[in-house]
Amino acid sequence: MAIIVDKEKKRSDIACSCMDILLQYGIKNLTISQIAKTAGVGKGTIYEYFENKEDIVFEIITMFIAVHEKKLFEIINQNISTKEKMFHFFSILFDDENSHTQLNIYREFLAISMTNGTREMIDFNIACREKFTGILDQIIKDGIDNNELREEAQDLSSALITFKLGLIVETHTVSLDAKDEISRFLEALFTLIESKEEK
Amino acid sequence: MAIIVDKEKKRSDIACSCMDILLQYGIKNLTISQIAKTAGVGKGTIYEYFENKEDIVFEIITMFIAVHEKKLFEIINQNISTKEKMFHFFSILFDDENSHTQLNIYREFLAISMTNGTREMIDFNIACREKFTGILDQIIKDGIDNNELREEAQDLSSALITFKLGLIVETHTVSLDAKDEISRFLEALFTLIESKEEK
Amino acid sequence: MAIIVDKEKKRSDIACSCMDILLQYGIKNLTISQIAKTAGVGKGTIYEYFENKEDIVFEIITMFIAVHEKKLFEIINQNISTKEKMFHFFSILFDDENSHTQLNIYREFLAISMTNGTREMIDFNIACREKFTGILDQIIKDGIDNNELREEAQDLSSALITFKLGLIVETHTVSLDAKDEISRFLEALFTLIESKEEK
Amino acid sequence: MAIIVDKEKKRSDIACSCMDILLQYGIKNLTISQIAKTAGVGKGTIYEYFENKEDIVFEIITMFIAVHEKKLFEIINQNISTKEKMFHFFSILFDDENSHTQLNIYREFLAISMTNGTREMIDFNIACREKFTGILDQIIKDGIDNNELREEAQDLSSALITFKLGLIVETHTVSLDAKDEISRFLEALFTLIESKEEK
DNA sequence: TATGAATGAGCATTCATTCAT
DNA sequence: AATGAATGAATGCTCATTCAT
Repeated sequence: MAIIVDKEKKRSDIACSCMDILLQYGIKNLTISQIAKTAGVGKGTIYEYFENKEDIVFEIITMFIAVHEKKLFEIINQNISTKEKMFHFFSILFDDENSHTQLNIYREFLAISMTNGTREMIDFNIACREKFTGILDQIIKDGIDNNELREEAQDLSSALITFKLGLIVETHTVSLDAKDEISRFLEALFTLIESKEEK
Repeated sequence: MAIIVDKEKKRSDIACSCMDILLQYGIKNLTISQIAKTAGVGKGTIYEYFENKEDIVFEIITMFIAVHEKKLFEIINQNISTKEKMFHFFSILFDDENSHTQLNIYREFLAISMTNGTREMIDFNIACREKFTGILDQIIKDGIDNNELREEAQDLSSALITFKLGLIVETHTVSLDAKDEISRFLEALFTLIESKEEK
Repeated sequence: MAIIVDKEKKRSDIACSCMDILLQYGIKNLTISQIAKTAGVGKGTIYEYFENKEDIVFEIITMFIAVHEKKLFEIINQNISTKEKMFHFFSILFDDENSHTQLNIYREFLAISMTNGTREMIDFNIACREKFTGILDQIIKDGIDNNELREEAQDLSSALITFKLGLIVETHTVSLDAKDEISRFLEALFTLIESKEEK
Repeated sequence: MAIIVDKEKKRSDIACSCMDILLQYGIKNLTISQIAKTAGVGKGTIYEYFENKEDIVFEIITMFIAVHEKKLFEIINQNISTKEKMFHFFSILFDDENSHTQLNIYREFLAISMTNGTREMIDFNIACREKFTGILDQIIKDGIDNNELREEAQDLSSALITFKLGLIVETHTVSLDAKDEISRFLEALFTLIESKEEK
């Protein structure tokens, strides 16, 4: 009988093994040859598990996003103020060297989406946006429930996600210091949305 | 001196003559050959007046930005509410077909800045950001002076510019309807920043 | 013995089940994967019954040729004039949509024979040529026996087969209308080879 | 001032310099890199003078055809019998090693035309056919004028061209000996078309 | 007998920029 | 000042076939 391979697992294995070189070379400068060599398989094998190069990058970015999402969920449950939660929500992207490198790939992915976005990419971006909006909604809702925020704050989540995206862009295009910008913004915002009666 | 003026003029002439094909083809798909042909000069001549392809695109985008800036200044002086001013400030980018086409080029430029941004591009982007922040500051300041806005609003301009950039990205990456998003955001924001004592 | 018969049968089964997709995709665009899937077996199994891809195509084209040959034999026995027989002999290839599609495959096969012809292909082509020459010989012989043709006509068969091949090529390379060409040729030829004493 | 090059001449120069390697490697196995190297220019330069690879092959085959055509014209004017002229008309393709090699390329070109023929290729093939038919017409007409041929022979030219194409195919697909086939055919044909009253 | 996972060679084409004239 | 001929690096993807199980 022939060898039966767990396609999903192998797909994932290949993607995992290529994370580092993706982070190192970036999307555009990463070649299929490099991917195949790194994964320890032939070039043809890559195409047994992925549609095309873009498909591999997708798989890896999806993993990054999943990790990021998990971090965000952890924020929700921390025993800290809403203001702090929101600070983390934004700043976690810019925390360490690791996040920084992953963000570079995501930014490149975003740049591709901005000019050559395929239907899949847009759908992927929409799904991401919804996830993050949902998490932010939860943080805000908790804040309101805790009497930390005014009720009006709950309509801001979508715009805050847009702001977050703007941040990702501007850290590279205008050398913006993300944490500074986040701090200043939240400081200003919280004078407006903090509940009047102190908790 | 006369020669220098001529050089500046020719540079500008070349750039102007290529606006339409830039809008039509986009940055990446526009070739130096097309530019030279459209401008009615030889390819080599282009390099007498511009450093490189990027430099020409710069020149043209600068013109677009100047037009956009002028429109923004007009907003300041209109006799409308601050809320309306801010709505225009954001939505003017998405108004007509013309703006839409120019925005596409700007978005492409942004995508390039995000991944291959040269020093010049970053400086250019910083200069743009400052201009727009300044205008927004003025709108907010006027709003405060008119008693339409709470004083705390004046620290928001930087974040709002970031939001604006996020909008430009998201209209393409998540098929966001810009005007909807702007309306919803401003509605929520103004319940927070509007001066308590109604004007 | 039983097993051998089975082997032959399965070989034939696989070939038969792939006739349609061969007609649909053509030789070059038909993949072993498609063949295996259509035949309902694994890719490896294909190679249990066939030497290689070419071998399968052979098997199917052989079937087409057999059908064509049968049609040609029917012509011999029809109660029509020799001229009509010869017209059918040539034009039957171009009769209906079905023949047309099969001819496309045969033409593709011919094109491969012309540039990468293996020993097997050449042998196959020689065998075909002999069959068809034989049939044409019969038609001519009958014509002579019936006093429809001059005796000298009997040396033409080989050249007429060559003409037939040229027709197959030219219908595609110079958009030749096969039936027109056949009619005109036979008209001219028969003024030469028809027996002087009318039957 | 810039260098002005005679585009037509350079185009022709490049094509000429690549004749030998085309004959050596064949169409499919000839790479642009080889062409550029042989022509002593950069790969990009090739594309300044030719649309694509096919375009270069065209240019060279056109030259071959032109040479062949010239040879055919010479036949017309030779002081030999019509039968001999026709023999040469067909057999000249198979005369020497040189013709043989060129014919291989033409056959490959034909095979491509048969399966992937572009509009240009078909037009080219049609033009060739017309040229050759015209020459053959002339030979036949001269034969009739000389009382060597019956008048009816003049309708045969198109079919004879088709026969010639079939010959080109069959020399490779059924290992046909072209000169034998031609001799036998002409022998048979001339018993039919030769004028009754001997010249 | 049946299978299906793995393989890897091979190649046209574009275009920003230079620099000799 | 103006030109335009020349350049050359760089890369994704297909698919017939094999052979371990």
